[in-house]
Amino acid sequence: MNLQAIKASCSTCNLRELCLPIGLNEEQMERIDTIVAVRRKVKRGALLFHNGEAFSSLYAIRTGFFKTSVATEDGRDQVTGFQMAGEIIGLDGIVNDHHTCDAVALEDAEVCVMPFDKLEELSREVTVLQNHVHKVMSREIVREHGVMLLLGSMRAEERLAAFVLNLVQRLHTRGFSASELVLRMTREEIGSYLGLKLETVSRTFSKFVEEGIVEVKQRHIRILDTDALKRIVNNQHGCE
Amino acid sequence: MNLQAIKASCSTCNLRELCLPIGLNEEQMERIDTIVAVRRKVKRGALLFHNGEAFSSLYAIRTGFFKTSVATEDGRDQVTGFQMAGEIIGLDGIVNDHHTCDAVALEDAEVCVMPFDKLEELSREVTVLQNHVHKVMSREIVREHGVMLLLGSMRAEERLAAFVLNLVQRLHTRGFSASELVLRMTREEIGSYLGLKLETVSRTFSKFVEEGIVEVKQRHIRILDTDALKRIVNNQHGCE
DNA sequence: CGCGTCATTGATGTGCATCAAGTGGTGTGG
DNA sequence: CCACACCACTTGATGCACATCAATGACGCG
Repeated sequence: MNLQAIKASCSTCNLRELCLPIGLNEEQMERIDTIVAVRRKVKRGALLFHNGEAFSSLYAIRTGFFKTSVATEDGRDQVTGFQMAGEIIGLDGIVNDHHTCDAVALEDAEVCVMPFDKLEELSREVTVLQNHVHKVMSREIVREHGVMLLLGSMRAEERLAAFVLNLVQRLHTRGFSASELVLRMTREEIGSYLGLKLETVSRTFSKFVEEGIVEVKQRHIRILDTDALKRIVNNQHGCE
Repeated sequence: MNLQAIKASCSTCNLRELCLPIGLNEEQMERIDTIVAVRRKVKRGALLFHNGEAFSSLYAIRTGFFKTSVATEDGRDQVTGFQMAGEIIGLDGIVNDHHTCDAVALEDAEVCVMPFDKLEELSREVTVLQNHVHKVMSREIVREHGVMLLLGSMRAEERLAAFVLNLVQRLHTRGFSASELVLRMTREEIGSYLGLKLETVSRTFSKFVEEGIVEVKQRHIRILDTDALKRIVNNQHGCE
């Protein structure tokens, strides 16, 4: 069983500025510590939760990298997001008390389990926590608007450029390089997220390399010209 | 100014089972009545709120029909949803205290204005309301997952079939026909939502008509074969 | 070292976009 | 009340971006 319980503590967690509201006093922080009952380790390739599973908790990612995906009856599936440390996962389960997507660890990961009833209970008493929960959900809605824009009206190059910029920006927030990243997902998973086939993803990376915008060595990406990527996203190709 | 204040009352509203939790007692209902301070009328073509506008309230649609859309700097825009009576609009504004999309009335409409700070305050005290707010937001997240699936992996016919089925199902919930509907949006707006050009939407409708699946008279749609539409969505074309 | 997985690259096909012309319904002003 | 203009829609001809099919190459793990 991949469920290893470990005592957790938000107050000493170096990710607290990512997944908690700022400006909590000591008493509030102590109470929040009581929400995160346990941590849970998830091995690479393993499911954190799956479509149809009963919903009970949200998960804050401590380490590791996840993808979430939805599927149709006829076997197609769509990656709906990639999540990294400090991000919250599982919001889809609240409506129907069951999860409606799969969450798979793309590398060995550890999450903080937050029972949702506890979270609701405490956010009735701690105003900043309540507001934080609302913002987390609203942020997810806005993020998905962006993905819809991307899927609905961008071309392959624009999609991939936006994807790389988004990833590197989120990694940068977490103290990593602003110009270098290691992809934790396959070309196929990128393609699924972006509504493209893996060959198209690969070709588009190659095109960026030819143009001197990035270096690609397998899953290692080095951005040589961030502005060029931004211009591509904003549909200002060429040099006029 | 299109802001006409009218005293509102949830307790007597015939939409309350759509936009409020069920099983409220009298006292709770009374308190909820105090949230919805005013109603606001929005003329066809007018904005309820726009991208960049300061966020203060959520809106419950009483009558009418809205679209929401996001835009890029370079002028592309993407319809992110169509909303009808009983649905909540404005959730995108919570994260950054500013709206990140436009909401346009597609027909004369009336909304209940719910100041968000009041809503948070009351949901700290009324548990079922708190949970309801969470479910509304989660539902929106799940809905968008569905749109991502549609945009990322479906073909034109599948997208349009899914769209029509979704619309008619929601209308049916509101007491309208399960097989007939009047589109409140143009082909172009449908196309924007589905990631297609208006010509493709038109051609696809024509194809459905040829196949005897629907009747189309301008914006009047009559579904002749619901199962055929469902088969198209589920990628079971032909007759095998 | 050999096999499986993931990635790259090329050749060809196709679904939808684009461009363009024409139709019908609606509203307006003479 | 009719003529005109405008807009949404339909339909056809053509082009292109990306999918599909297929072969080969590069890691990494047992």
